[in-house]
Amino acid sequence: MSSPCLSSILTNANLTMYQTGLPDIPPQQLHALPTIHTLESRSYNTREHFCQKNITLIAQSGHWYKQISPHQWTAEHVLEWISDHVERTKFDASTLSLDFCSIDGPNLCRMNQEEMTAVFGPQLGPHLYQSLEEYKTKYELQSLSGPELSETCQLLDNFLDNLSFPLLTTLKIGHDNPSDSECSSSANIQRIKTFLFSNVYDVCSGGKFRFMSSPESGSSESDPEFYPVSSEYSEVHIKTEDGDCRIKRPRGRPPKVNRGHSSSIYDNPKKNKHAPRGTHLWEFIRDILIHPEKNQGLMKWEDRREGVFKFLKSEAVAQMWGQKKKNTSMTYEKLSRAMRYYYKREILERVDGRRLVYKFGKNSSGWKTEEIGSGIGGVSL
DNA sequence: ATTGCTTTTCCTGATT
DNA sequence: AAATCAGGAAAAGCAA
Repeated sequence: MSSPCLSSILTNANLTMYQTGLPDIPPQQLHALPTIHTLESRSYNTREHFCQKNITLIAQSGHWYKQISPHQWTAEHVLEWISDHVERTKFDASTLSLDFCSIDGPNLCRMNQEEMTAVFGPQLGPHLYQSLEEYKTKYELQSLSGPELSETCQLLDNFLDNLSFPLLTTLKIGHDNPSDSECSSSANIQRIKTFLFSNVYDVCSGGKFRFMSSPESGSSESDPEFYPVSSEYSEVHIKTEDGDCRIKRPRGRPPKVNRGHSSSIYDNPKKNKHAPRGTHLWEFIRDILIHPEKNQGLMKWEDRREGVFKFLKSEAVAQMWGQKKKNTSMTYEKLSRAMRYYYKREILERVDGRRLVYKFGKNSSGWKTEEIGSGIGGVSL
């Protein structure tokens, strides 16, 4: 089949789009167009010249389709979207069938994953399907902006930007105890370095937080920062058969310590307001998942329709949950225990043999695309 | 003050 | 070896 190369089609599509889409603007004002790169525009005298020279730039930076719901995409938007993905995945566009060239948004949205894969191939198809689902969800959510949802969004927006700071406050800087040789300034610097590295590593490369348990992080099990010692909550030393002495703590949540004096930048500025209803863990997780544009790869859908999802950065999500609950010692270990309690209540279903993978159960709600589209929010159980 | 629900914390042991 | 999963036990925190 002698098909023209995809890039030339995409270029033509963009050319047509921006020629017809642009108002009749004098060339000297072209540089002022808000969504077009102004890099080289000063030297252009005609619109044609501008379009031809900048077609690649426009294709890369225009992203008009991103501002519209996929249901309203024209065929040109669809091509632009595909072009973006081809670019990003370094996919060989010449192997693509041309069947899709006239598909518009509404028709595209009717395609399921299999059809998508059949048209775009096994490499690009699933990629595009996932992306389309994300855009669909994004725009369906705009009609549904409940307070909890925006709270989680806010948290997501702030979280990665400021990741290290609230966690740093859990480190002890040993100035108040000069006799403590463990807390020399160089030792502290080392601790901070180790700590920062652990956190950045988790977020950037899918690694794991280690400060909670690793010996080199300095936050050992007996760190009183994590386990406040009080008369009601004293440690119990037990002896094992081997003769080694271990610390055994009472079960259950330790009594709340007075955290009033140390306000973090994450404290809610709106004081004396109770946490709103409907902020359960599973709802928090759901709200992260239905914001694929914002969740920065913390979690992902494995099967959107079936409600199967996966933690990509388990400790980071746990930290975020802890932030929401004003609990700096939250870990994935503890979060996952709470998740496991959901199996019995059928809010979650077990997914056997797959680490970090869960599935929403019949008593969960607010995550299906249909539900989101019709404005049905999550109902607290 | 009581109660019920939802976590949180800790733990032991199994699995990946 | 380390991370994760499983699930019991106990208690906190909150709302009704």
